[in-house]
Amino acid sequence: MQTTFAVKNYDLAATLASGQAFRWRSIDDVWEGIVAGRWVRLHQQHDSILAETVLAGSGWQWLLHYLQLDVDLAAVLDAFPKDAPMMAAAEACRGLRLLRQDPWECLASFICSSNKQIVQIQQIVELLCQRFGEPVEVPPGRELAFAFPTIASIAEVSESDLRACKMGFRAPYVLGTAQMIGRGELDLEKLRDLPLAQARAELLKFPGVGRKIADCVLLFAYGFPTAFPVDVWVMKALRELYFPRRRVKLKRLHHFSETHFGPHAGYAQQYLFHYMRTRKRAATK
DNA sequence: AACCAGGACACAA
DNA sequence: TTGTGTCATGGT
Repeated sequence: MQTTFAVKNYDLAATLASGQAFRWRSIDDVWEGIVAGRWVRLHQQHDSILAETVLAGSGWQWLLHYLQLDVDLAAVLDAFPKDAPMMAAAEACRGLRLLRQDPWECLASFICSSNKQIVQIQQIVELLCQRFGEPVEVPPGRELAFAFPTIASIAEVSESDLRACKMGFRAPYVLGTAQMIGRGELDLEKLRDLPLAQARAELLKFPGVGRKIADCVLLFAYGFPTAFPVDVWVMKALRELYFPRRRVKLKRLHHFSETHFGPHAGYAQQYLFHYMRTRKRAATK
């Protein structure tokens, strides 16, 4: 079962590899991943994305939503501040998008992300899925693939089971979070209806979740447009591009992020993040 | 071979 | 409140 989506100003490769989701693998610009429990293969050709999956009859809404194909990117970019750093980032990251992910997968993945490189996060998440995820249907002859583990399936494993997935000191955090949700202490679906600050306060109750990881989940899963995760890269971007040769504290950077980047600050953050990472990579080669 | 990674946390001052 | 050491693992 396959279809084609017309897209404009969409860079699929940059989007899937920009550190928001960790389960995509590519071979020759063909991307394979699991979305909403479904195996998917994506391939971009100019102004279209070819999508292929195995389950018939369930439509494509789940994928449209995940890829956020209805977002008017021109309107988003137009809301960016017209300063030199932001214009440079927008120019360098044409077509970069924000995905809309499942809250639990996003939360658990980013708990595993703390003080880890993206390649290592990918490895941890993959091990987690192979060990505790349900197998999903794949095309004939293809190697097995697994869904992201459910909250309940993680809540009942042991800490050492999780440490076997190479997540180290993050294991009790993932376990504790799954157990809190499993006990009903906190409902991830309820967060959708809350204002940003309240939703963030709820996420901060989970072990291993601080301001940065909370903002990642708020932006990448719940779609709060002004959530602005400040990691080491974004901090570097803000300091170098907006506060050169000044020692600016994180607290002030948060205030700056809330007042300077407008109604789509979260998108601006992703552009700065990707801009810094790709710029450095180009400079060192 | 040191240094660092899409940080969070306990503890000190 | 703000600053510092620690945590587990592996890439660069």
